[in-house]
Parts: sequence; structure tokens; C-alpha cells
Amino acid sequence: MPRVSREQTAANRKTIEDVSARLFRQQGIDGVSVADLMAAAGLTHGGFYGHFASKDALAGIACEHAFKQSREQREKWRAATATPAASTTAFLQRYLSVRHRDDPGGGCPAAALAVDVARQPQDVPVRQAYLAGIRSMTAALQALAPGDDPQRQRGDALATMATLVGALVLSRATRGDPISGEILAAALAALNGPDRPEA
Amino acid sequence: MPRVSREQTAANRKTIEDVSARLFRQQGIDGVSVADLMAAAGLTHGGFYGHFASKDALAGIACEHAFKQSREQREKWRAATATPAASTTAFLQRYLSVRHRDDPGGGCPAAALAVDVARQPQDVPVRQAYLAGIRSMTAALQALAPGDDPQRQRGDALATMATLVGALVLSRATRGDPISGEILAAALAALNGPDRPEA
DNA sequence: TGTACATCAGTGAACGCGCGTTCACTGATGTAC
DNA sequence: TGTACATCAGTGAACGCGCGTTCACTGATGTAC
Repeated sequence: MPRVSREQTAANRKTIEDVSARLFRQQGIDGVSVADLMAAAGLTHGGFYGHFASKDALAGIACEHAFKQSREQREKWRAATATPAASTTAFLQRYLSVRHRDDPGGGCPAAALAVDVARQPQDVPVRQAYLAGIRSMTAALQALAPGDDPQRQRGDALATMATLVGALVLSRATRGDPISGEILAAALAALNGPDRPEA
Repeated sequence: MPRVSREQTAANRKTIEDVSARLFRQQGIDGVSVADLMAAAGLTHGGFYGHFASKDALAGIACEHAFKQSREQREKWRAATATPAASTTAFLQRYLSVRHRDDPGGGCPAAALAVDVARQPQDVPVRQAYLAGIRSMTAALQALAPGDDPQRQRGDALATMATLVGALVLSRATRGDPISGEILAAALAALNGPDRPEA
């Protein structure tokens, strides 16, 4: 079994990253062991350190990976809608959906990893990756915000991001109770309703 | 040292609960060991099971404890302000402050424990305690919401809660970068500015 | 193109460590007289 | 009120277990001729 072709090695590494990006969002960074990750990638745990320096290093890479996937998905969907306004509405609806709530592993890393990252020490790789992801997500939301005052658009984008992340996180923590769905609906109404404070 | 008076026993139990409510919010439920908790309470780990059936059971009690502390603090502050409007403004400002961001152990459990709770299995005690806490916090925010349509007030309360929790959680995860403070300010502006969608 | 061999991706046992939980023990507390 | 003793809160060693990480080993891959 050992010694595998170079393409296979690269494919294995990518599989570990994919699997990690998913499992870390699903169960938290401390909630998944190196052995779990490697098993999910179809490998044994010993080979891990041939690919990555440490679990911390992988956490950073996986976080970056997750934000990149989210960004690509966002851009794909944006390309599929006709107008910017329709695109925004569709994005909010998707973000605040029951489907997104029930799929943390494939969903927004800003929400799934927030509390994990907040508890990490300052100098750990995943913090930098998370920060970069938040900046990129802010920029994307800013581009969607109405108006032509960039300062105000940025404020709107940050506030919208807070509402989105908060609603998702609360909705997940209360899953199984009707209030879980109510939270998603209320956030959607608040963000759509007064179509954002624009003037 | 062993066998301590009944009052001392009760005091010890309360200390464990206080310390747990703080440390669980600070470092997460899995981030604190039973030995850590007991040491922080000035005891040794072996005595833990004289007070609680399991760490899971304590997590539920500590979560309840944390929400109760938050509620009491909220009520104390409300009593100290003159008008309901002033009370609301003061609450939002306090919730979205740098001081609150930097004190997860003494702060809102809805934000500090959300992702932890979301990852727990359905039947664990901390989920019920968290859900009860969210209901109570929703009710408090609903009472502060303007207008006289309870349905709409409830929606506003849930959306406000999402914005508050999201802003705090994102702000903590990005601490050390200017965007951390920007998020708090943007959420405060969004919640104060158009003084909530009321009509 | 074919052969000989060095490389190195992946294996699986092992490391030291900290976890949640158990338990025999201790000795001050609280009770019975 | 004093004394004798049962109770039981807290101690600390020990349990089985899973963690992140290391390492000697294997054998197909990729290279040198």
C-alpha cells in the first residue's frame, strides 16, 4: 500500500483538506481528532505529518479552504441571477434557510467557527485565516449593499453580517424547538423588510 | 481537611456553579476539565461527584446559572434607568461594548455558548437550559421593543437578538484587528439608527 | 526500451499526557444518649 | 452540658481511554543508466 504516485499524493492532500473543512465546521476544531480526519479521508493517522506540520496548521488551511468554497459558491449563485437586487434577496433567503441551518459542515465558516476561533490564542494560524475570510465576506456584502456612500455601505454590510451569523448560530443551538425557525424568519424579515437603512 | 459543615458544603457547591458558569463561557464546555473547575473552586477533583452526577449535568446547571445572572443584571440596570427608551439604549450600548467583548466569562451566555450547544446531542441537559435562556431573553427584548403588535414585537426581538449575538461573536473572533470594533459600532448603529422598524 | 535501485507516501505500534469517572480512605461534623 | 460514635464531604491514587505526535518500517514509484 505505501508509496503512492505524485498525483495520488496531491489528491490525498486535497481530500484531507476537504474533509477537514467540513468536519471542523461540523464538530469544531477540538471536536475532531487527527485520526478521525485521516480515517474520513480513507487513510491512517500516521501519514498526517507528511502533509501538515501540525493539527493547528491544518486548522488554518481548512478555514481558508472553507471560506474559499463559500466565496466560490456565492459567486456562482450571483452569476445565476439576473439583477443585483434579486441576487441579494436570493442570498439572504439561502443563508437564512433551514437547509443551511442543518448543514454546518457545508455552510458559512464565519458562523460555524466563530466561537472556536474566539477561544484560540492570538498567534494561531486559524485566526489569521478567519480574519481574512471575514474581510472577504464583508467586501462581498458591501458590494451588495444599496446606496453610494462606501462608508455607510460598509457599516450596513457589517451589521448585516452580524444579523446573518447571529441568526444562524442561534437557530442551530435551538434546533428541535419552533423558535429555531422563528429566528431565521425574523432575521430575514428584518433584513428584507425595510430594505436596509439606506438614506 | 475532609467532612466540612453543611453550610460550607452548600457554599462549596455554589462556588463550583459560579466558577463553572464563568469558565464554560470563557473556554467552552470541552475546554475546561473537571479538575480545572474544582481547582478554581479551591477543591480537588475527587469531590466533584458528591455534588453533581456528571460533567454534562453540571453543564446544564451552569448554563441555567449564567442565564439567571444575566437576567438579574439586566433587571438591575433597567431599574437604574428612568425611561424605557433610555433603558433600551443603555442595554444595547452595554451589550455591544468592548468591555463585554473582552469578558465572555461574565457576559451573555447566549453568545458564549451558542456554538458549543449547537454541537451537543439533542437530549443533553445544557440544550434545555440554553433553550430556556433564549426564551427568557427573547421575552425581555420583546418587552423593550416599541409598538403594540406583540407578533411584530416578537419578530423584532428575535432579529435584534440575532444582531446582538452575531456582532459579539464576530467581534470576539476578530479581536486584535480594527474590524472587531467596527462590527460592534455598525451593529449598534443599525439597532439604534432607524430606531427599529416599527410601523 | 529495460533493468537496478534510491526515494518517500503511507502504515501501524508506541510515546507521554490529560481526560471523565471511581473508590478506599480520612477525620471533622453532627447526633444520640 | 459532655461524651461516644456514626456520618459523609473532601482527598488523592487509580481506572480505561483517546488525544497529538513520533518513528521504524514497507514496498510501489520514479529515476539513472
